[in-house]
Formats: sequence, C-alpha cells, structure tokens
Amino acid sequence: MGTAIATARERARAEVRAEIIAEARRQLADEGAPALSLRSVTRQLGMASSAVYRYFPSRDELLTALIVEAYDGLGAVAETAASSGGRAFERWRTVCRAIRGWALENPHEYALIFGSPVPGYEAPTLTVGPASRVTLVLAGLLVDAHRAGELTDVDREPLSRAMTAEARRLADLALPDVPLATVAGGLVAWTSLFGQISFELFGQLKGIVEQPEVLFEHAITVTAGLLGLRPGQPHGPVAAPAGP
Amino acid sequence: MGTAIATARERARAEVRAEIIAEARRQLADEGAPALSLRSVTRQLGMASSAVYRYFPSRDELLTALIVEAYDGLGAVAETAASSGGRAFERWRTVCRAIRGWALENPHEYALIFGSPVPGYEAPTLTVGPASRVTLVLAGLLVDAHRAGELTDVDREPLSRAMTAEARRLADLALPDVPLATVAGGLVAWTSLFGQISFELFGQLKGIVEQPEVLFEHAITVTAGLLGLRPGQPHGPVAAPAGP
DNA sequence: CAATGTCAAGAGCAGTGCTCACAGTCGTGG
DNA sequence: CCACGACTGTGAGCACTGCTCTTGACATTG
Repeated sequence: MGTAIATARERARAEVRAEIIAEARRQLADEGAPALSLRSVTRQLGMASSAVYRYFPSRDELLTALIVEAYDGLGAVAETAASSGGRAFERWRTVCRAIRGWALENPHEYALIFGSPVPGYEAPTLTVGPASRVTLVLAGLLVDAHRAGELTDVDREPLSRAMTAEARRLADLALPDVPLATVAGGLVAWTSLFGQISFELFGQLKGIVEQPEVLFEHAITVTAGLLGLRPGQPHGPVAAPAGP
Repeated sequence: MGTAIATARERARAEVRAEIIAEARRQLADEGAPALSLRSVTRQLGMASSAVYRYFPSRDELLTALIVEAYDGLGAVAETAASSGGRAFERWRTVCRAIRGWALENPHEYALIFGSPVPGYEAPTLTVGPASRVTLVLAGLLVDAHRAGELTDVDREPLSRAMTAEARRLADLALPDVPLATVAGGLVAWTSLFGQISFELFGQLKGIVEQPEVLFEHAITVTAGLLGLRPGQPHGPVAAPAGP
C-alpha cells in the first residue's frame, strides 16, 4: 500500500477529507470551536450528516485535525519569524510579535490550542510534534544567542536546587550549553508570552489596559532580560565586570 | 421593596435559586462547564426542566452567576493571603501561591474565568466588581510596598512613551505614587502569573516541565524582581546607597 | 463478469436549550 | 374577606446536536 500512487478512491477520499477540514476551519474561524457542528459542516458540503463519520470517527477527531493545523500554522509563523536575521534580542521580539500576530488573526484557533481544554478530551500523540515546533523555535533562539555570545549573565539569585535540576534536564534535552539561569528564565518568558497573549485575546485586559500592544512590547522587552538578552550592545561575549 | 423583610415567596425563591446554583457548581466542578446542562441540574433537583427559566433566563445567565461566584472565591483567597504580614516580597509570593492553590483546587472554575471565552458570550457588568478584587489585591500590595519603602528601583531601560502613559493612567487610578516602572512591571508580572497557572492547568507544560510548582516558585521570584521587590533585605526605606 | 469492499443516505436515538399554554398558589388591594 | 393579579411549576413541543445502524448504490479487483 504505497502512498506514492493513489487510486481514484484514495484520491477522492483525501479530497473529501480536505474539504471537510477546510469547511470546518472556516466555521471554526467564524464562530469558534463550541459552535462547530458536524451537521452544519456536512450541510454546507451538501452531504448527509452521517457521511462525515466515514472520515472522522468523532467530532473530537475533527477537532484534533484542526488543532494540528493550528499548531502547524503557528509553528510555521514562528519559524519564519525566527529565520529573520539580526541580533538575538531583536529576533526574540520578532518571534514574539509574530506569535501574537498569528493569535490576533486566528483567535479561535489560538483559543483551541491555548484555551481551556475540553474536559473529556485528551490531546492525542499526533499533536505533540506540531505543538513542539514553536517551543523548539524559542529553544533554538537561545542556543543561537548563546553561541553568538549574546547572552549576558542573568543577574538573579541562584536557582533553587529543584529548579536547577529542572533546567539542567531541559538543557540536556534541547538547549546544549545554554546557562541554566537562561533556561529557567526562558521558561518564565515562555509562559509569560502566552499569558500576555491569552489575557489580551480572552478579554482579561479589558477595562485595565487600553493599548495591549504597548504592554506587549514592554513585556517582551522585559522578558528578554530574563533570558539574558539586552538590546543593541556591541558584539562579543560580555565579560562580567569584576565585582560590585 | 425592602430587602429586610422577605415574604415566604421571596424566601422560597432565593432558596431555590441558591439550590440551582449549588447544584450547578457541583456539576461544574465535576464535569466542567461544557458538560453543565440545565436539564441535568433540574433533573437532579427533581423539578421540570422548564422551571429553571423562572430563575435564570438562559444558560449563559447561570454561567454568569457561577463566574461571579468563582471570581468571589478567588478574590477572597487572594485577600486573605494578602492580609498576611511580612515584607512585600514575601507577601507577593504568598498571594501568588494562594491564587495558584485556588486554581488547582478549582480547575473548572479557573477555566471558566481565565479560559477561552464562549464566542457569543459577553461578560456582563455584574462580573467586573468581583473580577477586580484580585487585581485590587495586587495593586494594594504594590502601594503598601512603596509606602513601606520596600520597592527598589527597577533597573530597566526607560519605558516607552506609550507605556509611560499607560502606566501613569493606572497609577492615577489605583496605584498612587507607585513608580511607573513598577506599575509597568506589575502588569507583566500579573499576566505572567496567570500565564504560568494557565499553562500548568491547561496541560501546556506536560512533557516539558516535570515539576510545575518548582517553575512556579521560580517564576514568582523572578517576577517579584520586575516589581522592584527583593528578598530579605533589611527594613526601613532603602535610601539608595551612594555608589555601587 | 461477478464478488467484494467502500461509500453515501436516511431513519432513528438520546440528549440539549428554549418556548409556550396551562394549572395551580400566593400576596395584596378593594 | 375575597377576588384579582402576579408569580411559580408542569408538560408538551420545536429545533438542534453527536452518533449509530441498516439499506442500497457504486466502483475496484480477482
């Protein structure tokens, strides 16, 4: 059963599947995930409501496909943003802005990924690959920054023992040689980034912050500091000055 | 219409209303908001499904009541945590831990508040009061810290013009005399706090961070720095020492 | 050509939010 | 006091949902 050649059947099947997903995406973008119904999708496609079950065993499976698509879309955006040149500080902010931009353009997709999970639903293994794309982008950013000597010391109190262990594990996993303080700060910056976007998108800032993008700019600048990234300083590793 | 004396009707009405909310809370805590159905509530209460509409004009209104309750519960927890003595640095972390504790104990209530909003649903004005309790706690914390002279300078680049304006507006609103850099940092810390909790609760940390509470401790320590709060330094207003 | 596997259709089930006409019950003004 | 009016609970019913199952048509393959 080679996937290279496709019988007419297989082609038709793939096509219908794609059409279903496309229509579902449209409805998701329009009305949001809770309003997405299989029946309305099939209605729009002119097929019987029961036909969709030939392609997706349940509504959750369709949602899973949409989740994968959303992760991929966000991941792609993050990757192209990260491929922009420049110094790490600016690249960090570019990636953050790109992620926020994608979120603002696809609020329902964002909510699907980062919003409250559906209680019964357990994200299947299919999603972990696409899901990790954006985090890998951020990790790569830190690795690059370290290699380029653009990481200054994070002037914080020493990490707790447990946090050190956690950071070391992650460093061994995906952030070779990056200072543990930066790894730990990166985790905080990471959650902070999406916390910021979620607050804006989910209306939590309403009535408090008038210009979310202004706060966002401030946030990603501040969190860059947590990573050890500083703006516009000359190249070369920054030799820590002697003592205080 | 004195609320002092209550006719039997009014008392009964309030009682039934409370029963409905109580049962709804139970189901919310058990199964989550999407699985909460009016019919199952009425079934559990032994009344006709249509009777509930005498008390709540729609399912959304019931959810609003639950949202208010959730906000109040979280607000109360934050307030008692903030009333603990100690220095501002420790109080900040105590409040953060209390908020996270409440979230972990009431995940569905938390998701109801901070999760993806239901697309059609617009939070009514009733919720803004309870909603602001926790933010007021955090604001009060900063005011206290400043009055006690426990705010050190936030050693960041100067705020952007727009961010300064935003911070000044907020300072005039609820944070008298607090340095604008602290106000701006407070916003970042604020979003960061809930971003951290949301990531943990919504499963975004799964497979990446093994001990969320360890990261949380690190996060609230780091974000304390964004506020200008430092641990364990001697009492009294910190007269900026002359030189380094 | 015929057998086989695949597909769409339609009916149907259990559940949902919500509406409405009807039947009681309570509180209050004449 | 009692009768009228406001209030509360009931059950049927509508339109919708996800999902299942049987039936019949189709195309692909041996």
